[in-house]
Amino acid sequence: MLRPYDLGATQWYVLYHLAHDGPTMQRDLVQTLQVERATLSAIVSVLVRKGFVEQVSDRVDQRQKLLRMTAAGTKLWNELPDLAVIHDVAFDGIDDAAIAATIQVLQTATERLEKLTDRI
Amino acid sequence: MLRPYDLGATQWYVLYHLAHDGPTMQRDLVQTLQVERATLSAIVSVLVRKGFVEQVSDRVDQRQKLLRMTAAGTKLWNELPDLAVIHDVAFDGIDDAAIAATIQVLQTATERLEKLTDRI
DNA sequence: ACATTATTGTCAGGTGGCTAACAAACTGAA
DNA sequence: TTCAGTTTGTTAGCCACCTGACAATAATGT
Repeated sequence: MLRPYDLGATQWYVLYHLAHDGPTMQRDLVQTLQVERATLSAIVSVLVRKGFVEQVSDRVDQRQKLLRMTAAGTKLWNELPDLAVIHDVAFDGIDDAAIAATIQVLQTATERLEKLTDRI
Repeated sequence: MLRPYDLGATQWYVLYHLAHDGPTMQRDLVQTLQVERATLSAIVSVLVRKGFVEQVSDRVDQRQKLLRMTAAGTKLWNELPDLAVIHDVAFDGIDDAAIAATIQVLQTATERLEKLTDRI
């Protein structure tokens, strides 16, 4: 669905957050997207190159950069299709209890594995 | 766990299959690993470069290549730690019914999404 | 027999992850 | 005040995934 717009999934996700939450510090997006600093750096640089996002250095703390959608970015965002259909196709009509169980199992497993890798 | 051996996850997985099922046609591994031809080609070339795997052209069908572990590959394989602990850490003690539900939900969702992308 | 089609592997180029190492900027304690 | 430590972003280099295009080789149909 994003291919006609030459957008990758994570690029879309950055735009999504900027569209919904407004301008955001790059370092906060690292937490939100659960991605490494370096990874986000690369993704943002692509969006900047394409002209959809601006990086503005903070006045007080010159290390931090504020990410803001450009006019072109907003225009693109409004043209994009609604990706919610993906979620619908995947999960519509599936038993709620089964979905709850799935979330629980995956969350538990993830937490355990994170603890394991912390120890290593 | 694999880092000390300079092995990526998929590289390990290829060795795993060669160790358990013996020499295998590259094109069959594509099915097993559920990965694109081009992706496997790259991974195999890394293993060949490292000297753990050999690629032998088939006598009858010269397009096909048989993958076989080298002596160095077998030696490495025997030194590798058992990765089953990962599965254990993640899922031990979790309710069997919950795990069954999880598998069911994810399988259904995956099938539906595959059908969707087939149509697109 | 020959042309078309299908299969297999590779190459090129892109996305998106990671770690390690670095520079610049800020913070805080001696 | 200065200097060590922390935070933030970038760069470089790797792995693993993808698509699209290509070459070589089989297989098939006329």
